[in-house]
Amino acid sequence: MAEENESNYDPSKFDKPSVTVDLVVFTIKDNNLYILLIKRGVWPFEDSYALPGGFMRMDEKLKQAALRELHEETSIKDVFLKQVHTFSDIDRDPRTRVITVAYLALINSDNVTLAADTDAKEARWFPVTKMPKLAFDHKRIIEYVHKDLRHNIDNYTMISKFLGDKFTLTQMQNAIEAIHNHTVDKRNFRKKILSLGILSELDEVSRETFRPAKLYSLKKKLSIIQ
Amino acid sequence: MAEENESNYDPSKFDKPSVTVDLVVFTIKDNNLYILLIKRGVWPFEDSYALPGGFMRMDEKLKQAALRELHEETSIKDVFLKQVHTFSDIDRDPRTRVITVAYLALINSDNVTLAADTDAKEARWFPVTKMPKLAFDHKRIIEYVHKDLRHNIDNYTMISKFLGDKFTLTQMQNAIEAIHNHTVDKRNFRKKILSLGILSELDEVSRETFRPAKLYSLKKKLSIIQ
DNA sequence: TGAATAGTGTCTTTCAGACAATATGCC
DNA sequence: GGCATATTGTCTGAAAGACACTATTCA
Repeated sequence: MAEENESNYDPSKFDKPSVTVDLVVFTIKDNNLYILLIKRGVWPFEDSYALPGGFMRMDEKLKQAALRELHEETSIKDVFLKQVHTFSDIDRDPRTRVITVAYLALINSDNVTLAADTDAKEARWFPVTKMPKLAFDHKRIIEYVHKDLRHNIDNYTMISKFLGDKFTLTQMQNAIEAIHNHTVDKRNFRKKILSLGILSELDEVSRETFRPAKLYSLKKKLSIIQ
Repeated sequence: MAEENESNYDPSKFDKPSVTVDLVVFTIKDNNLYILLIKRGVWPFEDSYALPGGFMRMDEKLKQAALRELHEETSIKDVFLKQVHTFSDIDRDPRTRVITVAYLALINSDNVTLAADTDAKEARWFPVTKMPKLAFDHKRIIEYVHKDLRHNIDNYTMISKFLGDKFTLTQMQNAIEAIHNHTVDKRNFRKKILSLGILSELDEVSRETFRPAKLYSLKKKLSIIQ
């Protein structure tokens, strides 16, 4: 690390950037992929949509800051988080020098009511295919994190963050297809998923469709990711 | 992003962490994978080895800071860099709150003389299998970045960062094997690499071995990775 | 001519992808 | 019984992996 030539270290010697976290929160509703955005009420970018996020405090780690900010702004808790990239363009924030650490977040929208008992500003889900104009460099951040999601979803261990603990194979396939924006053959999908050995067949069925479907859960193996 | 409730933004309102970059610089020598470490001369962790790195300045981006610090401490230039992860444990630095952005760096050791015309402290290559005791949380950072290297080397487009522009298939195979610490069958390796269509056969041979070997170069396609 | 390393081909197994009919539960 | 959707198997082509001998250059 740094400062190997100073025998007396003075932390005030260097200017420091502000450090924020920004969250790209994904969910799946009606077989489509959505991202959560907040409407800004103040300068800069007043009335623009932006990613939820905010400043890291001195008594918390980045991931804790991400969880706290998300909860403050949307009342969401218990979310899956994965750090993706740190953005540091010098003029990315007109107020002052700010670097931001971008997090990927996955939630099951069934379990969430946005802006319930909270002081959050307007929070809304937007389809990834229909993003509004965004504040700061948040368009770029979303593109970066969305790509990360597509590259990483194929180990399938994150899928329950979208679907909950129990899900049918059709629900799983629909989710994967929404994320990739691409359909696959049902028989091939099932053959591959089952051959991976990551699912447990449960003694329960889902009755959300005409013919009931078997429910599955993820085996309790640790994910490669995080 | 942050601070949506304040109509007058005051950047001094929040304490800020220091922000550093740390580099895990890999090279391959004698078919082994090495990491570059610097010996610390001052508190804290005096006389411990540590990763090269240092503070980001207000007039540069993180990647520029990484390039600058590496050049200052080791005289290395023209290095391949990839941001990997930002570490933010509260007590990871005994001096003050410091978050650090870890970079993966790959160099061809043939082109580098360490600590040449520079004011660098002692800089040495260590085999990844024989790391000394390290300052800060640098052991953890190395493990994280090393894993990232292993997961990403298999698109093969980074291999020339280790080997230079021209290399034989045997050199390439040895490098891949060193990174994975695992041998593969020579015929299968060649069949696969050539089938990828990423290499151009040159009209030159390497005479470093008894029987001269054909030289190859990477085709000028853009890498997936940065 | 022998030492050292470059270069090469076949067989088997596994995985990916195209493809359509049957089974079940509900109304 | 008809509707909606769950469930299932085969074939084919491509890629991965096991495996050993010949070719070339130099000393």
